[in-house]
Amino acid sequence: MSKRQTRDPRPETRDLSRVPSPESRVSNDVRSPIAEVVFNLPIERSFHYLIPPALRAALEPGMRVAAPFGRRECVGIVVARAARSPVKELKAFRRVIDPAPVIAGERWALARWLSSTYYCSLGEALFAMVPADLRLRPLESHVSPETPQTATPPQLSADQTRGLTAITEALEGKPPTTVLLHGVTGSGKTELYLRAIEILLARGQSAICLVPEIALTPQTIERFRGRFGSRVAVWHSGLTARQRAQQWQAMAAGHCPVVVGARSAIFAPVPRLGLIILDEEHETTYKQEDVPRYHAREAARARAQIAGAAVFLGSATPSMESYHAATTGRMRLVELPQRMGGRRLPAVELVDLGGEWAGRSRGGPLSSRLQQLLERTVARGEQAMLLLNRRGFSRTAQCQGCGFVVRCPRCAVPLIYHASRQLLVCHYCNFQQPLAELCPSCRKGYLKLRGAGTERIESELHRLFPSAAIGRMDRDTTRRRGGHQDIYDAFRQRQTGLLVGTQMIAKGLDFPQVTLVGIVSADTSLNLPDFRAGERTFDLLTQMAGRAGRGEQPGTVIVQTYCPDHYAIQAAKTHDYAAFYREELAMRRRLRLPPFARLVELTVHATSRPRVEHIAERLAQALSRAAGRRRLSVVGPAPHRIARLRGSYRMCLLLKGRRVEPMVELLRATLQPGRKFAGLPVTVDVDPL
DNA sequence: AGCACGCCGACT
DNA sequence: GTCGGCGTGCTC
Repeated sequence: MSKRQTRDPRPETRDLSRVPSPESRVSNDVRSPIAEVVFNLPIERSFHYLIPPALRAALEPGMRVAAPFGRRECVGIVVARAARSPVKELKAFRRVIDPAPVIAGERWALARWLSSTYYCSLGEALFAMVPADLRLRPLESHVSPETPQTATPPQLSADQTRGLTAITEALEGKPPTTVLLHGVTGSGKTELYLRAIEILLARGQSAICLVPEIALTPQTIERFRGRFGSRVAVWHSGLTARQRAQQWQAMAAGHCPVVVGARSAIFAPVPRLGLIILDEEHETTYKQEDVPRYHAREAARARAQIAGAAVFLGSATPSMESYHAATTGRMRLVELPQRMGGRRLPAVELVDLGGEWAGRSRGGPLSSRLQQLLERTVARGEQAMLLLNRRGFSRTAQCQGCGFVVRCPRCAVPLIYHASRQLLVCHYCNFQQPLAELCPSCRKGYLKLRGAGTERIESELHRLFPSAAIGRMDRDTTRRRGGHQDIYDAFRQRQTGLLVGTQMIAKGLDFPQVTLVGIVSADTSLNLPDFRAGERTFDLLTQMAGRAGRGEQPGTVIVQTYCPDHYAIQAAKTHDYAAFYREELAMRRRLRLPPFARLVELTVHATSRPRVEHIAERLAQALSRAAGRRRLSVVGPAPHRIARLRGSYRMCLLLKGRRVEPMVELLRATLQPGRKFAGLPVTVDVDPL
């Protein structure tokens, strides 16, 4: 009795000549009284339910139902109808939730791709594609789409015109149908997106444009609305349930052939999809961090292939994966090396902190060169931004006697001091404790705060420039609703002249009066225990450099670092992506890392350390035995970067292979139902970040 | 994932 | 003698 494989329930695409089994042919009539249902649970199987007679005529695959499941009631999705079932005593489901299917067309195949690529059940994949709070309502008569306010499209540069040719060929289906648009900040990528969408709309097709969540500002949306009017649907986490339902139905009905949204908009129910755009394709926010842990770039490729659509990736600092694909012919490459309006890229100056502080007892967090330029900026009434990728006042509390560092008792990471709350805080689990005076370990030495965070920089600026207005933007100051916007507005309207912040100030809006950008420590991201640290640092420095000199005045960028010779920093200094790419690619090839291999990260969790270590070791052995035959390798186990989180111990394993599918197949064969091994839960992350 | 059942340690 | 720990197994 195999109910494991779920057939394609789309009647219009099912090839009846190749599907001889009778139950696959049954339709919505009274002779198919059974519905096959999957749940949002890590269970690979589907379950059969009797359809209440009154609902038999209307029930279609792709609708959600509320069904009794064990002791509780669960929402499931109907994947097929059947005439009979091997199950003896069927229950009937209670009610149908949707008046129309929430999954239809190519999105069935996309769900199966998600399930087989990211090791989740079909139910988990399907539910990821539908907002949990979606409540479809009978459609109100739709106002016919108003014609756009036809903003006159600007003249294209020579580079843009060449780019548009490549895009047009891809849209015509001439392979490769994926285009990578490599353009520096301010080079006019968005205009090319808009032109591509225009071409598509003229053909009666739809487009999805993904942007990082932070870029979903009113300005971005206005730019699309200005061009395409009410044909634009906006899709992001900030919508109310009612807005979401309204947008969903407009998209599904074909009233909004342009969708602009964050990651999950890749699942938008638009018909006749012809193009998927990923702006800032290298952004890490495109990776979903819970099940199914998909990457929107990969999902875009899969959906485009199923739908016969083109893909358009844009970035100033493309991911190694995409640039490699472009240089090996699997993508078209379009380069936009010039800024619009001929504006120059800012001068980047490195400050070697090793030299700066050599022979001196201690320096503050700001080098004399950076202080000097800040003084000049303030004196001229211009604006400056300072980036430090670490929040809080001071990094850690350390004993001056024995060197003991105060750590979280549950997560074992150093606690970070927050001056505003006068507390030590764990940045993983939010554990808090007051700062003791004496070392809790040796009980003799005094605790001293070491290192610097954004709060420390802010207070240092107050000390240096007592009369200057200073803003700070990090997770602490933007937590409350609208906090983000308020700080932006104050800086934009020049109520504040100096802005210090974490990486959230690196992306987003233009501030024409910013002439100085300071990176307080480029090493913070460079020294992360992560093979993508170089890529992240190059991206961060490039983005921050892009913040300087966007107006009439030329900009200066100061990068403080202990490793001025590192290739990521050298390449950022000369705005040389190609140089960075060459060095980074050589490293990736040497270590057999992406783009030369795909990775799958496994994490075993348990409350007992010896147990998790033992089971992780056994899992590694089980996988290694099968790995040799399949040309893939097993790395580890090793303690997780955060070896302990909320009182639970974690060990990591890494699978490396050429393709993901064999690795996921191996895992399905090795792990128990519910994604467990020897009873312990195992999380599986394909293409981890 | 829940939620049951089931079999061994410290409590009224 | 029970309350409760989390290992195992099932959910149409």
